[in-house]
Amino acid sequence: MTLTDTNSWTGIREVLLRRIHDRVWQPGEQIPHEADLAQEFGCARTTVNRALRDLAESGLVIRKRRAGTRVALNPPQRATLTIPIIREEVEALGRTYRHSLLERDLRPLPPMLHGAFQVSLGENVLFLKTLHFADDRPYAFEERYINLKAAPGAQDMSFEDVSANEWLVHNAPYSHGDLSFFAVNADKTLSRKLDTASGSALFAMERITWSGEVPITHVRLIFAPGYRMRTEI
Amino acid sequence: MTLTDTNSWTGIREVLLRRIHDRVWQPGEQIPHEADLAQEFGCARTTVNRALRDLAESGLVIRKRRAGTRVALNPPQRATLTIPIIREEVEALGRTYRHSLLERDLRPLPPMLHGAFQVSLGENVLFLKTLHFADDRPYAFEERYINLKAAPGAQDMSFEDVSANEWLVHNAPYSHGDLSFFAVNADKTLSRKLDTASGSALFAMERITWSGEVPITHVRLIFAPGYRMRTEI
DNA sequence: TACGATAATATGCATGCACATATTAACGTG
DNA sequence: CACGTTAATATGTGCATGCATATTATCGTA
Repeated sequence: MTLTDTNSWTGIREVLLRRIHDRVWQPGEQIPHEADLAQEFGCARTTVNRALRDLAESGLVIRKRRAGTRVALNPPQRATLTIPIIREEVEALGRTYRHSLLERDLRPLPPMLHGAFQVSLGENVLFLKTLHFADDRPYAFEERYINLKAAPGAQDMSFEDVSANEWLVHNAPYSHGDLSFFAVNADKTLSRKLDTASGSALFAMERITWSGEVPITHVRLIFAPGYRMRTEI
Repeated sequence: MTLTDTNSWTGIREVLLRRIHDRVWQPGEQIPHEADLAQEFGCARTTVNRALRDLAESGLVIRKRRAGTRVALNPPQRATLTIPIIREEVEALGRTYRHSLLERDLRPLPPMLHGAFQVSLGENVLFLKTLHFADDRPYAFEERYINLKAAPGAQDMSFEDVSANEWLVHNAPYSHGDLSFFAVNADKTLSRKLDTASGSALFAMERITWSGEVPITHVRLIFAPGYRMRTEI
């Protein structure tokens, strides 16, 4: 049994957590007020507040101003996953990373992206096709569009030494983005690039990032077979 | 331009964020102390602390006790994704949910899971095979093992009315879990169940949850073609 | 010079207080 | 009774302060 230092906010959080787990407080309706809990634990309301805020952040309780705090009905299963720079991900596996730039040109944005990626009509974007390797075996295939209005410096970069991913992280920080994961079948090109059978199921990720209202980049990463994205909850 | 109320912790966070984005503070080394910032903004150190803590949580800055606060070199791209109960996910799409239980029996744990899912040797676990539907079209295929030592009540449940997912969320809350995502090709069985061509690339999710040291359930969900898991960052 | 003890320092956290704000309950008026 | 106004209340947040703790710098001694 982990003995919780009674009046640290983490300690109080653990006690509250246990009560929720043990159904002392039923899902759905309310738990005592901050002030009452503070008195019970013999600590300041601030400390209880901190513990409750943390539980609210993880979705276990719902808090409303005058309505009080209640145990969530369906505690949402939240997972935070860290999407590393591919180079770091590969190196963390103890393998050596390299990438090769397959294509690089300026072109109009493909119509498919017009909805999600709003650049001025007729404006060219920088298109990159990259293959990432781990120990000389293909690791992921990347197709990327970069809005030069958002990252003008990109035009002067060859992206042969540093990957676009890495360069953008350091030079065109985003404020927000959309991220999605899905599965695709390897077509003929993909299977050749990723050295796998045609038709293989591949894990794919698509990401659009913005700096404020300005779209920065759209990237689609398709990983070699066997890739798993892991996290803990 | 969003005018930030100067001395709210969120306002201060925005200002700090902007300075990081604008490279006022270079990635890698340190930003002024809490006390100095507090003086600059004309607020209490607590307030600056709150803002910096928030930035640290999102990974943008690294804080160490005596070493000060520094801008992260490679701001990790963190995404929190919410894994809903399938019924809720389907209903949120405006479609009607149902599920059908295909198999239910007690069996020894398959050897493949012995490593990750530590139940006493020779102990039977409850095995369930379920198909989830949205508007009568297959949505996801589920294979699940439940440790009856962790959730004894499960033995008396038919899981024909409430899904195991939902029942477990409400009756055997977990403390932590492992989660992973990957892609699989539809084999003959899967393609029949999910009404798709054999060989289709399918998005899959695997999850193991524990309550303390005791494993509760292992579940593998395979979604019908076209499924995308989305989130914002 | 090497190395261990000690001091300095930046963040971490707890407290007590005050006021802000959202939301609900109570109330009063037509 | 319906409905808009007002009061009550629980959480949200800010402030000043003090002490805890981790880590680094410094100093003294062998």
